[in-house]
Amino acid sequence: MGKADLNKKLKMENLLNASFELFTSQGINKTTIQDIVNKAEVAKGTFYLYFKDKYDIRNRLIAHKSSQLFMQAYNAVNESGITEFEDRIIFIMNHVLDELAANKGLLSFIYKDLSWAVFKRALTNPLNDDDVDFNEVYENMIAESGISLKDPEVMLFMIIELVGSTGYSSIMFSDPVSLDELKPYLERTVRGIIRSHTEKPKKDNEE
Amino acid sequence: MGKADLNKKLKMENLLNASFELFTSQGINKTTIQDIVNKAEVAKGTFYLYFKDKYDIRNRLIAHKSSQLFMQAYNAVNESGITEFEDRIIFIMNHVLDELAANKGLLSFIYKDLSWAVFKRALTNPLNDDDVDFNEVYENMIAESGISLKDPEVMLFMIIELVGSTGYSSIMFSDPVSLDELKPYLERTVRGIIRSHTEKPKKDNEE
Amino acid sequence: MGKADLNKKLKMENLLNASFELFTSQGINKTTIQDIVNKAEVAKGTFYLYFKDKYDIRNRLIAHKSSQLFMQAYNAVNESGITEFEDRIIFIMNHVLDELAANKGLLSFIYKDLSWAVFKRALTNPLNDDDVDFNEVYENMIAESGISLKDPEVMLFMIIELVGSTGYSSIMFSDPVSLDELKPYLERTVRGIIRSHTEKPKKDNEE
Amino acid sequence: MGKADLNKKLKMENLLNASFELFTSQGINKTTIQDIVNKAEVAKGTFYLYFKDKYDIRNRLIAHKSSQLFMQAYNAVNESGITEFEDRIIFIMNHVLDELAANKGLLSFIYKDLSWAVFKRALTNPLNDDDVDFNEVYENMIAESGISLKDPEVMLFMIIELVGSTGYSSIMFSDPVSLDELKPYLERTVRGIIRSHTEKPKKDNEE
DNA sequence: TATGAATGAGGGTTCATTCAT
DNA sequence: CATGAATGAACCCTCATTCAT
Repeated sequence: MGKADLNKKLKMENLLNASFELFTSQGINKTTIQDIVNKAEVAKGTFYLYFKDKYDIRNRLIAHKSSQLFMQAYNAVNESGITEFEDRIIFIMNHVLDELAANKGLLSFIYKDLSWAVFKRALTNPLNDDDVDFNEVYENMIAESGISLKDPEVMLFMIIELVGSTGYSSIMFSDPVSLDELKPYLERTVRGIIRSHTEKPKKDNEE
Repeated sequence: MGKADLNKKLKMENLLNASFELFTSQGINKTTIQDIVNKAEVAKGTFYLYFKDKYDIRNRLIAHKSSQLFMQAYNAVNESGITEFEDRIIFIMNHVLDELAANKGLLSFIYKDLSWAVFKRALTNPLNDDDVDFNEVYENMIAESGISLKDPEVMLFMIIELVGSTGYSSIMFSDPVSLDELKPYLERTVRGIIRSHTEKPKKDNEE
Repeated sequence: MGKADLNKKLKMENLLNASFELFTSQGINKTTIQDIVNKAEVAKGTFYLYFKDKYDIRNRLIAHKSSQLFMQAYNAVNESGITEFEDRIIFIMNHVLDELAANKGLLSFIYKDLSWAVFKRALTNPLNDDDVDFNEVYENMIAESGISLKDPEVMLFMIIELVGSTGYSSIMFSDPVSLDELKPYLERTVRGIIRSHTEKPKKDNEE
Repeated sequence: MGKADLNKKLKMENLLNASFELFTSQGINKTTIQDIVNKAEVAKGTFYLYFKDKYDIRNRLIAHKSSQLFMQAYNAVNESGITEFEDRIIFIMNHVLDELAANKGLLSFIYKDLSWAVFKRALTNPLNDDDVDFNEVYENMIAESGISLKDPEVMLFMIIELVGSTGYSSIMFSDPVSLDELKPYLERTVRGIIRSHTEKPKKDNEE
């Protein structure tokens, strides 16, 4: 990589970092292009060499940050030695929630305008070279656990939407309950969702 | 009510109706005050006699429309003759989802920036005289059904967040599944949530 | 005076008092008609029954307040027993300056946009019944003192402009000197002005 | 200086010139930013690149124009060959008054909202490179004349306030006397002020 | 006389985007 | 590639004034 390329990559990263800090601290609507280029210490025109507009840079950041968030949780669950599928999902859920609770700016940033569609694209279309396709990771997790799931995508969808939206309210407003109070309810419900999607080989006498 | 008061009420309703149509058709960000007063056929200054800004009128509309939505569902469940608590909740859920599916503009409008906090306020602080306090309705439903619930507020919170966020994605993007495909999954999960909050009068060997 | 007339007079006084308080505390530009009628507790339209606009009410207030200011000083000098013309003028000057120093809002109010023309009109066209024509008072003072003045109007003009403009700067900003430091300089200069306008009855070997 | 810099300076000068013409012809209150940019033939946003608001540009103009006014008078007095301090001050006074009489727009402009504080800043904080610090000029004048003054700043203050405020009324309204009628009175009084500030080396038998 | 809802022109200001250098 | 001065449309909001009641 030549000196010019390095400089180019550097400017782009400056812009991404500056945007992220501004978006998470003061929101995207209140952040102007001027703010971003000031913080990144590049000229205004330079912004438009790399990004179409504010929303372009936001989408790339959501993808990158979401991917990071889930991969950290995934790496952590692997290090934990937990093997049961249900337990692994709960571990990941708690890990992600704790991470978001510790970084409300990030939560607010990736939650706004966040639909399942955007989210899935974020997780399955890695933009950076370092980002991974979380869909593959998820499928691996299922395969490794040796269980059989009915409609695993719907299951993931429901879990993410439930955890995401209740977690948002708990973390941001402690309303109607704090995150710590919410967790037991969530865990029970998520386990219920997983079980209802699990195709049991043996006789099913629960629920 | 004098002629002046009637005129006053009329202008306010014009503004509310115009805003609602514009917000649901083109979004709040792309709607300007000028658009609203043009459609309502009042002067710009008149807007500021009744509302602080765009977001003031939006909050009032969310409150009003949400209240309406739930009351319609509640009235329908009463007419249906269904008495079982669980069945009544499922009925309401389906009714609301169908209503939103038929009116995507409304869905998009009340979903944006909608946190549980805002939502609860909308349902429990009726602004119009016609609006009702949904909290009372909910408590009545529980009382009438003769069941005993642990943490009914958390239960409602989880159901609304789950149904709301998954429903939004299904209705708006059919992603990952259409609304019709989603419903059975939702019903099963919601019943699970309700049961896990139900205090059994007989020997309690669960949990 | 009938009940209606009394009420009318009351409303007008409320408006004048409210305006004065607002003008002196926050300036005329930042004071809106709405502010005035709110404070006076009358309807907006009522304002226009009594005054043409904000500037109309201001001019009337300047006249009234200036007249008051000078008459208080005049009454004080009469009570003081001072008889010498020069000393009487100095006394009045100090009295007015002290009054203004104690009431900077008033100073700021009557000084802004205050030209000699406005001021003279204020002093010589009493609008309220209680206000007096200061010109007459001034002429009386001269006549009573038994001295003969060349161009008494120019003399008064120069004194008022000098004292007014230097006093304003001293009182408001203590710049370049405080009022107390300014006074001796002013006194000496004013005495000089008076003397140079005094027609000596004996042989005139000055100038 | 590059082409861009030249263009930049040109735009700024256009804005200053346009503002000055508008302020002096129709007053600052009736002049809108839109008027200014129309006359200067630049875009509205350009105004905000150079100035904070209307009052920012006014203050810079007052400083510049006042400095110009006094320097012209100072240059003229130097060319006149007059050496006596008193005579030089009188010459400057008359020169400035004549200039203002010939340019009432300028008078009205620099007189409004003009306090000694603003004025002194204008004269002692040259903003343009061409502007000079009048305070230095004044001190030089005193030093060169070989006289000794008590409180020269207060003396200047009194002269400027007296001449400024009486001159304003005379020039603008010929009230109570025209400028030509005023001048002899002013000259006598100003000479009196200077003398009362002059520390005489010889026996002091006056006043 | 008194009211105050309604008006709407006009204000100042922002900021995404362009393009000559 | 990089710059940043210039653009100008579009925004929100104020407020003096009117007039039907």
